[in-house]
Amino acid sequence: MNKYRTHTCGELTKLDKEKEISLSGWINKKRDHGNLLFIDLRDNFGITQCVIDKSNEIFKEIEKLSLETVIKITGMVIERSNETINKNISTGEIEVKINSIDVLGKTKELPMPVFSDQEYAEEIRLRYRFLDLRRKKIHQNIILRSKVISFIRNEMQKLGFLEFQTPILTSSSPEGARDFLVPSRLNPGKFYALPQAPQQFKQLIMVSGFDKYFQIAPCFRDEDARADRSPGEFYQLDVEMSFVEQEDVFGVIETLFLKLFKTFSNKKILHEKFPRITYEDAMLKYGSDKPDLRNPLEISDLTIIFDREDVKFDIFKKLVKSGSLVRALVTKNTKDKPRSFFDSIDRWAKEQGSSGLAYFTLEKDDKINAKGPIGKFFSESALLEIMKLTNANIGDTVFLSCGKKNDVEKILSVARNKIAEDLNLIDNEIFSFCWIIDYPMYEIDETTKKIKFSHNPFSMPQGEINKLDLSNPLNIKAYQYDIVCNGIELSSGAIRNHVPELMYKLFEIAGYSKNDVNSKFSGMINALSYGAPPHGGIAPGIDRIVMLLANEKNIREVTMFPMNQNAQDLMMNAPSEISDDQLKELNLNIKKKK
RNA sequence: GGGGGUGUAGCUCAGUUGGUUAGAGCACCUGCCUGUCACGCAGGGGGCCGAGGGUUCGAGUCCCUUCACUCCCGCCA
Repeated sequence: MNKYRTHTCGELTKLDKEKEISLSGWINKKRDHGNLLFIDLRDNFGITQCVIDKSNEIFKEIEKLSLETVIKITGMVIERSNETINKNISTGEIEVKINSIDVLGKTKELPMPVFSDQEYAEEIRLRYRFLDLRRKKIHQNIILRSKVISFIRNEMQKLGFLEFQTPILTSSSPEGARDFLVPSRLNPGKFYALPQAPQQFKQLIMVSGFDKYFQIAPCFRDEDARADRSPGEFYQLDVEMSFVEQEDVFGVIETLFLKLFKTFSNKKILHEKFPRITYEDAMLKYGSDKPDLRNPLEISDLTIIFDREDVKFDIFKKLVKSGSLVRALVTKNTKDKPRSFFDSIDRWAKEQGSSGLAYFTLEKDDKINAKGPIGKFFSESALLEIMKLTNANIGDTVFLSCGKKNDVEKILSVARNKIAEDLNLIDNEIFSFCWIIDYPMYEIDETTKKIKFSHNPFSMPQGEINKLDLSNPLNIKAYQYDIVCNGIELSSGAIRNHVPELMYKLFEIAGYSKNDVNSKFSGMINALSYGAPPHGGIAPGIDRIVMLLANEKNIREVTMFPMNQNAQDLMMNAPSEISDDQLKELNLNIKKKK
């Protein structure tokens, strides 16, 4: 085809036998028999075994080439004999008898091997990302990511959405995450911010009358990393639609996700119509607003049990009197588990910073009784009531947590995952999607004790716009929703508030004056005053979707050039210091530390 | 900002109760080997045991400080 190759390393078969061909690629592996040498040549498309023996005068030269050298070989395709076929590779029926080679790219000694399934320290992988990316698994993950993004683009266009770009240099917003800031040379002392999401722009696109928009949008947030959260930057499938209700948004995403996940994975989808779970229910039953529905364990509230005369567990009773809650997790048929199993869970819970998990197992001889450290505190009729409230049966174990609502929710949520893992209750061959709906508009800030927006301040409160009762703000629910898969939050979204007068009122509750709103959200509030359509949308995280499809637990495994946990790019050496000249031009001074 | 884990050869790791000259596999170098596909065999080079301080006759090992990577909490509308 060109001077480098006639074929790729993944395409030759016995149909090509006797052909004179050329291939270019990396030396993946050598097997040197002294007078006979095999070279596995690798490119993006596959691996082809090439062979040469000492009868060729270049044999000695080839023998010396080190792994990962880039070479071009020319030679003839030979059909392999039956005993020597390699069924593990697509080109395993043939090999190429080398005539001549050209060295196209030499290599220094490798800091990490490419041909190996071994796991390596993150630091070395990130510093030599270009080597890491040659390795099979992550190479395939990145290709998957590309295909997923193309697929999404294609489907969104088919669903009638238009793709637009929005500015990268924009203005800082007061709500939410920390901004990345960019100093302005032409406007001394002023800064751009990189968008945390194109939130205001996508709403402006609706006000501009484009009806349906999407974008594979880069988002920038200066917050600390997690395994499923890149520091700095990530991508969202940003979606916004005009003249829609919540269910219209759900419809689009369910259509897209079902197609997407069926196309790129063989895992079963638990509910094809994604369950709608209210925020309140989710917090009660799962202790979390991102429940993993593959996990069958559910939490129930047993607070009222500890008001009973025939329950003598005084520690909990006292706490309940002073406002604490008691909630329970039930494990099915665990009566024969050794004592160490329960104690290790209790110990684990204490390590998580809770006061531990009390437990008892339900048994029956002549009457029902509870076995375990706290079993003796419960009468038979109290146990019957507990069984009713928790759906527990004889042989099941009841784990109890007592404390403030937030703490109980938190510990039981992680305990639910931990116990399910210990008991091997989670089917890894399933995707369990659900919608979490009816988020409260406001919540109390734990530190300031003031009312603040619990999610997106631009969300539309539920109820008729003209008849909203704003006197009990904590009771107001919003048309605000999350989509969750296997316990991973893929996205938040909302029907937006497109009524400026209402927005002023809602912001006032959170402590923002009309002037605050006008100055901080000028672009949007102004636009909403000139005929805004009702609209709403969502923004699923691309990286997390690919993570699920690639079956990876860490977002760096599906990100081509990620930063490390301290938001540094070890390969490009970013962030880096800049010259005094640059600082001067930007009107900046750096405060020297100490 | 806080808590946990890890740090020994280029890479992945072992290293006992504190005890002589710190080991293995892969990679690299040399030699042998014509059917391997994680080829095999023999030999070799390669170490500030993350860094600094301390305890001790003696520290990879014990103590303190610190750095790096990572996981978690806070944070992420």
